[in-house]
Amino acid sequence: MTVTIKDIAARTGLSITTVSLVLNNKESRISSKTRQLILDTAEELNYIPNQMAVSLVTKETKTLGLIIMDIANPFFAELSKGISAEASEHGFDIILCDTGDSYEMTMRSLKVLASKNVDGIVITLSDEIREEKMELLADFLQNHTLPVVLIERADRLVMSDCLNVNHEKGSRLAAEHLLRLGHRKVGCITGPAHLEATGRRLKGVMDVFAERGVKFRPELVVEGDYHIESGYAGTEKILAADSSVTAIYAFNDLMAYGIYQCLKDRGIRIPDRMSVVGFDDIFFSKMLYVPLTSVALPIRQMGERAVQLLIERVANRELPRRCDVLEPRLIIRESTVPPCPADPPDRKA
Amino acid sequence: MTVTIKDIAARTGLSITTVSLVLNNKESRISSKTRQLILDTAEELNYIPNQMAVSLVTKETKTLGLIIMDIANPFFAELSKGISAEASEHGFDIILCDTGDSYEMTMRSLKVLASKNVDGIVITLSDEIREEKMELLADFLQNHTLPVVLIERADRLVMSDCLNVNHEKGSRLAAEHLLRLGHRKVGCITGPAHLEATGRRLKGVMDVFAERGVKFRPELVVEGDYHIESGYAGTEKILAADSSVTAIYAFNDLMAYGIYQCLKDRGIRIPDRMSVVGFDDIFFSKMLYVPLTSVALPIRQMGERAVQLLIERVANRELPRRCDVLEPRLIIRESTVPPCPADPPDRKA
DNA sequence: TCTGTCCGATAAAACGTTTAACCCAATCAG
DNA sequence: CTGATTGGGTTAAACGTTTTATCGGACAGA
Repeated sequence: MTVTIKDIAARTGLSITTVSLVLNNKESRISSKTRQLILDTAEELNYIPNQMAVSLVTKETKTLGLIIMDIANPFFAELSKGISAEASEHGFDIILCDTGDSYEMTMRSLKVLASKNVDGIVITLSDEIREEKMELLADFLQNHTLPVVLIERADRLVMSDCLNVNHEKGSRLAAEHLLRLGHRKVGCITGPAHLEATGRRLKGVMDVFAERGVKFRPELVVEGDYHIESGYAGTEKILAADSSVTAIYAFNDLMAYGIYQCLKDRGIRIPDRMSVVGFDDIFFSKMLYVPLTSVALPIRQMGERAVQLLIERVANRELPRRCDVLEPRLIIRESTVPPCPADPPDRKA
Repeated sequence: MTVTIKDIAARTGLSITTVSLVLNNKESRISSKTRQLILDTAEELNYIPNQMAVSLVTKETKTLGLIIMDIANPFFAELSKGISAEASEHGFDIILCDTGDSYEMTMRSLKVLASKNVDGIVITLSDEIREEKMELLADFLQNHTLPVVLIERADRLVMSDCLNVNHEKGSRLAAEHLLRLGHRKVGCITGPAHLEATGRRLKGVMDVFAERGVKFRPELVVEGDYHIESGYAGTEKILAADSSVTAIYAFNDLMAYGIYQCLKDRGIRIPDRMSVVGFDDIFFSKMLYVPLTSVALPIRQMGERAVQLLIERVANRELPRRCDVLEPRLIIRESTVPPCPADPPDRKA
């Protein structure tokens, strides 16, 4: 049936030790004649080593676990791409666990991965996993001493390496761009208030305004939920608060699309009468009828870096804890221009 | 370090056989007292079975391989979601191999998966893999008798189950919709001519025209490459061939976006002056400024069905070869309306 | 001729399970 | 009282590797 190291030994009349030695080319003290003989018959018989057996004795599987909240979400798909590519580069395979954002599924995946003896795990955690749940999760990891890198979540409970994106910096880029263009009345449509990322992004904006001595207007900040509809609704609220706003910064691109729709319905032209900035720079933002200026996260690099951190730790568990932060960049497109003068007559010439 | 079945045996003073029997609850002839004792200590010690060891003897890993061309592509991400969900449902995990469309990587992945003893594999193949390459691949599969289901590719070389989407039917839906609305001059922007899917989609359109006795105009068919730019260029060509065309059907949504841009630049309004139909119904099509009518593929179900087929075959390798076909549906939105009368004066009232 | 080094290769234990075969005592039918 | 049955376990082999000793011989030096 399946050909094993034994078959090769039998076929060549050598011992399985010799065969194993040659196939892993350890121990140089094997005559090149024997060596070639073994290599040839292995080739001929289409020998493929049984990793189960190998792992059983070596204690390493060359497999990494990937616990992801939703593989169909472009953000995570891109992250997975980076992770997969980098892992493959280093000879690791990955077991994909899509948790659909559920805590139970996360724990189940963790057990499965431990059971399958992965060498390490990259985890993205739902925002719902906190307090008691987080504690249980941390216990499990501690218990099984599995190398882990946490994506977009630093936590004192889990003493693992982690990898974050600089949300604050991203917002700073957006805000600085807008101020530099001359905008002073800027609306913000944020993410859900309970998310850490929301707070950090908001801080970025406020800091920039403060540093530049521009008055920040809290009444122009409305909470969104990352869906397109809340971008639409948010725009209406902002306009109701102050119809002379000249720019709106949405905490993700989807909500920026909502802004586009609302402005279209109201006959307010982008970018002439309103500049718009998004966050995430998803694929479609570049092909809107007015290509969107957006803060781009280095998602793929994040995946790659996560695997690098993980593999380093697999190789050396005694490393001190590391917490990397990746920097976003601003992609400037056509949705942002200097504000149109409040009273057109002034510069009519 | 890690706790094994042996530790439990030692702790309880029983044999490892007994422990194994209880933990897998086979053999009912174990006293419930012993049973409980074992279960309790297993719990207490946080015992997690070593799947390597289990698989070594049982010959099954409860793991499926997934060879995918590009996980960052929304189509494949969605497919993976379906696959992952269904697999998880049945207690299987999946090893993800992103081949980046390369033949070499595909073969490498195949070897890795064989080596890791997956129970079966779901494969998507690059269109470049044909003839000699296909033969090598088929040989490998035959050689290792791995259960496989092939996605979107039937091949007499690989005697595996396969799963396809009914491209012809998808095109028929689009064409019928357009004809029913009254369009007679319809342009088509196809995919690359060498792809099977392109031929099948084109056939669907032509058949419908023939059946309804409407003259099909080959000069209104232009070849695209699934990228947005070719949608733009294709539109220009079609308009050059006959400026009185009233509808364009693009073989994917991205090219439809190109149509939108071109028409916008030329001041031709959608849908008043031109109806547009796409294919794929990707996420963003519903949020274009004129939501796009598009043929939707049941991608997630495809993934689910693939896993069902695979698991059935894992359970019974003697099953006859199966080849399922899933049906697309037409999502009608605002980009398609009856054609505007050729000579407005006629019906001016 | 004896001792010590190399060289080339092997024996056997170990990894953590499953499972077929077997064992012992107690119970039961006759 | 005997022989068969049953309840409750255990022994040991097997899965396919890796790896640590170990072995036998050839050859060199004394």
